[in-house]
Amino acid sequence: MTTRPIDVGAAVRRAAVTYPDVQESGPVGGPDGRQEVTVARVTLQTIADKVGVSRMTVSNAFSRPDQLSAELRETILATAAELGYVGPDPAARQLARGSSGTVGVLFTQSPAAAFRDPIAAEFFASVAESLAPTGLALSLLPAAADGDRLAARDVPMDAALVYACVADTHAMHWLERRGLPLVFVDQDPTTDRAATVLLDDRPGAAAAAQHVLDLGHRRVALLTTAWGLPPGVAPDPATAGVGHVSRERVEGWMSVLRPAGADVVAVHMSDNLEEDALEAARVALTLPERPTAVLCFSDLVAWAVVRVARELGLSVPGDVSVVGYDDSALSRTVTPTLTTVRQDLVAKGRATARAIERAIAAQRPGAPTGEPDHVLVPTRLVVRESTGPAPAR
Amino acid sequence: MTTRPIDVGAAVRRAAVTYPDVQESGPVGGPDGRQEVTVARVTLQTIADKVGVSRMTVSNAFSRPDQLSAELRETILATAAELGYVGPDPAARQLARGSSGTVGVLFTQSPAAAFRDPIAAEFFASVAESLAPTGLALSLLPAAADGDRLAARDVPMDAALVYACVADTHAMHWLERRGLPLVFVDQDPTTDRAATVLLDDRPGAAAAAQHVLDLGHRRVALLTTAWGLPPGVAPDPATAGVGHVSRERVEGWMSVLRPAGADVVAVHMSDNLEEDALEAARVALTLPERPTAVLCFSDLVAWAVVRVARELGLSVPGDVSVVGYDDSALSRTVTPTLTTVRQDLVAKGRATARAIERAIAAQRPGAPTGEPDHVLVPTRLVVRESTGPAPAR
DNA sequence: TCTCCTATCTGTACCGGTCCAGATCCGTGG
DNA sequence: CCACGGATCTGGACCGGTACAGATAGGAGA
Repeated sequence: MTTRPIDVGAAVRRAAVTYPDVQESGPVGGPDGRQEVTVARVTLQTIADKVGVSRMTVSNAFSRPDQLSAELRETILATAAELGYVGPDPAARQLARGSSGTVGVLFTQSPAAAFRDPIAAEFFASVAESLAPTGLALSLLPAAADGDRLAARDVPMDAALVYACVADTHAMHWLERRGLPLVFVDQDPTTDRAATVLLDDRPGAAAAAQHVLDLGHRRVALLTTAWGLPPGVAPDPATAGVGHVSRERVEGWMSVLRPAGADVVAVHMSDNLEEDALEAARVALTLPERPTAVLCFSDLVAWAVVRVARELGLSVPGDVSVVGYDDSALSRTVTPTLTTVRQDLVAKGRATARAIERAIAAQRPGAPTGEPDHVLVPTRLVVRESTGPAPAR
Repeated sequence: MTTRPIDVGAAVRRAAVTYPDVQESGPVGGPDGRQEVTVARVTLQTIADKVGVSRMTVSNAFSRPDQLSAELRETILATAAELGYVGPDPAARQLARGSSGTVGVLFTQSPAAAFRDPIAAEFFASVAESLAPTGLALSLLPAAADGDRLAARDVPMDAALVYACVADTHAMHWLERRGLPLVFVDQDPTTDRAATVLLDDRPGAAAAAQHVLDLGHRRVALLTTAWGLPPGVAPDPATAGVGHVSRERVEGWMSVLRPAGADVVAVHMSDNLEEDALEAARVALTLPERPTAVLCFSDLVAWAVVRVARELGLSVPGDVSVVGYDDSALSRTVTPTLTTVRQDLVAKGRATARAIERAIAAQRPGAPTGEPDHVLVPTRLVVRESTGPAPAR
């Protein structure tokens, strides 16, 4: 973790807004709760005119209470409530203040995947949790739209989080062009002024590979994602990974397997989805020389391997050892429980939130121009039931 | 589903923005890619001056290409690229246009829970998916903040989705006061001008109850959530539900159990969490007269009951039948697989997205003021392995 | 040749705030 | 009695666009 403590509080305080307690402000719509049909919009000026002060003073009544006397403030707030004024317009304030209180989130595989992929979901949960105290909202940006609206270009934000995206996207390019502070997670940054949060995948993958070697396995299959590529055996195990994460994991595995002279075969699958995984598992387990250990890109894939093994009458770990990745909930609920490489998603989310806060702080004029954060999140092997000694030949 | 087709496309087209393809626009920062330290900001006016046209024409070059000749537009775009102008400022545009392209999401149990609770996650995934084509971004609003920033009050949005929230919250009040179009999901609306998407829980729960009755069970436990209340046996099964969803389910169960004269006991748990569920399950299964069937608020709870039953040496469904709720992934992955009440989360998400689109459309000036949507999402019983005939006494 | 229409631009008036540099007024210390 | 500092309040400029009602000019139709 390379993060240093940072006083976000100061930024927040600066933007401080003190409103009267909402409960006391009376009903919506008018003095006696009638649902008035919006007549000419109520603005600061409306209230200023009614009270007989300048517009600025009304603004201060809401945004900088220390700038005017308590009584006058009371009068202004009362009049505002009376006129049904709900407080400074967020859009106008954004423009004037130059800050939006929003962090964009780009995730190429559609924002929906951020909820459906358990690993992504847990990560974002942690980010959301860590960011909540700052009051920043997380804005999930659809990467593309049928219409002409493009969120990455059109939504105001103070910074953006880019998670496991295809880099060469319109949305990505726009985020860059806008000059927003960016934090790349699980992905190579496309610009050097961006912060990064990366998983320390190689040692984790290496540990997994060492584990099966220690158990006596010599014929090992790698199940890797090759986003979009057709499933099948990869020509060269050493370069079978496609995409940052996949590549790192393959390199970690190979860093141990190659020197040990293990017999390695890599099987591609198109996406980290159940269907793809089952298909790839079938390919791997029906190879002429069946591997006795399978190292998988994810727990989801590992579970698919377990099920296919069963289908084929193979026992896990009796005939085949299986290692997952991520240590998702799945790895603990299925039978057998999965040996896997754990990544601390909570720490990763927290580190990301910090990186975002710091990136925003650094953006502010007059801020010391430090280097952007580069965080490496540790991984470690967790041995459970799905791995065992290689079967005697 | 009460939704009617709606032409969101029209709205999007109206707000159409046609930019030159980002790939062609040259590098960021300046004509030759240098990372220029922001000199006086480049605005429409800068370009207008340089090209020698009015600012409005430059605006049109970006936002309404049909309003000027192709050549002039080319010139303008070229000059813009040269000056490093990245396109109209989103915040300014928002203010001028009066629309933000963002939908707020309020979820009292912290935005993190939107990712962690599998049911919520799947629901939001579906909402995000259905909303993606419109280009609207989903903004997750932290309900409270330590600082003075309050997203529900300060983030510009075109509408807000309120999901299973505690109604009496500052955040909620602000959404109302702002007069935003609101869509309430799984929750009683607090205002009559809001749309609602509710689960048709009673028939589903009733079916679950009927199912165990049909299997001969006469002593039935209900495991309900009573947000925040201490765990334990509820004084009156009929009113054991706390919160909209919980209440509906209890009423559904009771609508069948009461007339049948079943012996019903309700056990409260504080929250829909694993720990609470295990505790409640222990209470239920160690009652002096042990129930032979347990109807649960969720699959998570049902699974907890299954595990506690095992701990106590009881077989499921031999000694105890267990019925879950929601038909989450869990209900299919655990052993035994769970009998449960299915809710179609994808349909629910889709209906919500529609309701949001329609609410936004209705908001636009001149739109026909129709009634807000009120959608009821169907439920149905799915019988699996966790229920069986009542044990002979 | 004259009129009218359409395609292109331009000007002005907002959109609804915030920032910052004064201007006032008042009590206080010298 | 007067300069001075702090607490209040005000004015104008600015944030960066968009909407809409003209103004202008070139070409079609009569």
